[in-house]
Amino acid sequence: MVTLKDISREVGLSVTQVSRALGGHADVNRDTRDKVQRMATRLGYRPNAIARSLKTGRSGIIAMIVAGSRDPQANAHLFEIVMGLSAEISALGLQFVLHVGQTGADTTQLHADLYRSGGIDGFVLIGPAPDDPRIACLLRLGAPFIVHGRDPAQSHAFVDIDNFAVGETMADHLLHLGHRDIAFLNGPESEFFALERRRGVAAAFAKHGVTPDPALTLSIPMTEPNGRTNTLRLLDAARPPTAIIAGNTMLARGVYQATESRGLNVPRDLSILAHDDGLELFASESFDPPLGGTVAHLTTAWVTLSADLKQIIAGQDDPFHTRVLDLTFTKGLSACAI
Amino acid sequence: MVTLKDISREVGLSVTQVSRALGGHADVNRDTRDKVQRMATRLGYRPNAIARSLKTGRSGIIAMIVAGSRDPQANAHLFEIVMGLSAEISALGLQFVLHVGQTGADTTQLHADLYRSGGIDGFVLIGPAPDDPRIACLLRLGAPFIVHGRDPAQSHAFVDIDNFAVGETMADHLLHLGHRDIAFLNGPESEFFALERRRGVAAAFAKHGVTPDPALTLSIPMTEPNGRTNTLRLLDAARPPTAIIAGNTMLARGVYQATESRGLNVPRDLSILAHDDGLELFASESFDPPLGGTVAHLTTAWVTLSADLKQIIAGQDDPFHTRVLDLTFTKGLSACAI
DNA sequence: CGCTAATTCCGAAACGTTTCGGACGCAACC
DNA sequence: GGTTGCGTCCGAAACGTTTCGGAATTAGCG
Repeated sequence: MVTLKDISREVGLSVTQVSRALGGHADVNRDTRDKVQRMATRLGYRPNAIARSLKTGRSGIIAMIVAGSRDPQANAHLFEIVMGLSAEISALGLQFVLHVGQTGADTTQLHADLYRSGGIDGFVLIGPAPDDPRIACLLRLGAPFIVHGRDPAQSHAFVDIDNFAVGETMADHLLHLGHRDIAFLNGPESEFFALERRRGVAAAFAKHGVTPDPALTLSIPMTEPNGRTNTLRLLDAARPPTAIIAGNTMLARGVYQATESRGLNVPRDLSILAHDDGLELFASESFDPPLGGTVAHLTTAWVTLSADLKQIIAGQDDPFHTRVLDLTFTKGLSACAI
Repeated sequence: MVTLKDISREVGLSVTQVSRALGGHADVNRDTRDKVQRMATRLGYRPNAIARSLKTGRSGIIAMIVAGSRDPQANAHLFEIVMGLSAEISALGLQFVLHVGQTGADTTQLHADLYRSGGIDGFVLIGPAPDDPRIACLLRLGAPFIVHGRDPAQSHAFVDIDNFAVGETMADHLLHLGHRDIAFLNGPESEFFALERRRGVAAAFAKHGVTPDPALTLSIPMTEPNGRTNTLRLLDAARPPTAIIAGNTMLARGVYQATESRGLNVPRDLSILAHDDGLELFASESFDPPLGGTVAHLTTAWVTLSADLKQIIAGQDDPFHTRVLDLTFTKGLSACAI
């Protein structure tokens, strides 16, 4: 390993000055700076990240810890998130590492251990539960972190979308089209975003003076198979829905599959709207007919999320960074008047 | 952050002795050891991983760097690998980090940079290409690493299976059953394992005095959709195969889908064998009828792989650790005599 | 009592980096 | 000529840990 000392010996300067030269400080002569830089590249010098971290107290490493899942689609989705985040964070000159815990493991302790043993500057949390113990733990430790989504019970930095509006917008659109029997394939209502969406849907119903059938709102993990089987079940019911709102494009894919296997036409026999996170694997343009619904690209979330986290790590976090991103709505061709 | 100095001040000992007490060294009194340990837990001491790494030159971190893929199944598969590896490595008291590069990025430089800037003890490589530049790079740097699979062009530590036997065993079984028109959905023959399997299949054909139809061997990424579409194409050919060998349970899933959509009976109309890596998401027991073929669980690969890598890092790597794991064969109910 | 040996402890150095507080030489200024 | 200021440079300390080489105390033994 080639160190600053090697360079300093070679060019006949002190370690201090070599460090300052490479660090781009002011009080070093142009010529010596060039000389040092040339020697550094000639020797193939790479600053030792460990030593630098020890001195500065910063490692430049941002971690995300997840418990693996048994569900292939959940994993594929997670992996897409990881890739988006990773790209954004390395664009900021930081390192992103993913730590996969055992399936179903409690990652709270892992967060704490990893932080307290140094070497991690901050964390990204996704899919917060109500009263999420990870958030409580990181707050207690004073560790920098940011959440995608939010836990209303605790005050912390987050990047989120307006999930109330997600539910309200789509339900309102369908109600305007005359639909009354509207099924809602919601995400797991153990998470805050799903509760918000349900509230939004309820608000739209109330606005139109319609009382929704509670049996038509389902709280399920948002995967393709879940979308398919639950849609089939709904269609087999005594009074099948005329429209379906899906929380996700993966769910929507399942809904489309169900209509196809039943020989139904979208949107004539069944209107479909879904919230689109902009996942590449389930792009709304790949649906036939084109899928309508609310849109909020995750990729835009990653850029503000990582930028905010960087600031938090730098220490300018006095008012908590809380961002609610914009939402758009596309009509698509998957919903029509009844 | 609570350090050794804090403990030493509290119990009235030197930092040295506190370190030795916690490290479990011999020359420290029973009583003082206990006293130190109690104080350490009382203060919530966690050794600083950075400082320890700097001194010992070991971080206990093993990294795997992958370029993300656009293919959801490839990602899900990769994620399953990551989870298996991660579990095994943390069981050894080491840390596993996954570094996801940009899709299609050259990870060679990333390996080099990460290693030369310290902080990474060793690497796990998967899916080696012929003359893999990552292997060449790590060999040049003298970095500890181990490969799942192998690159015959370079000498390195690896854990692999006998892929020649994979091809030979399954082809031999089908030939014994009287099949002659045997299709082989092989993995990408840009990788060594696929070439070996093809050689094995060819050897079995030669043993039976049969000359195979080259048009029946396909070199394709091993995913479900690829299995489905290519099987359909094969079945539509002038002389459709009576049996199919799939390189993978994901491919096999696609083959099953194709037979189903054509209304064919397995194994009466089409015999199917596949190599089974023991992936949970595509478990052979979940096939109907039960899938036959060669079996080699990846999970067993991870335990020897991580144990070997640990030894390599410790420095006992004089003879390269090269392991070829056992293979079994299950008949299943997916293949019958013609 | 003097010698050795065992037990228990500690100071200091080291890992590679950053940074604080100065030092040195030299020009400019009153 | 003394003071100030500027441009370059450097020694030393620090981050928290491990470890080498001893030192101090006690016990055993002739």
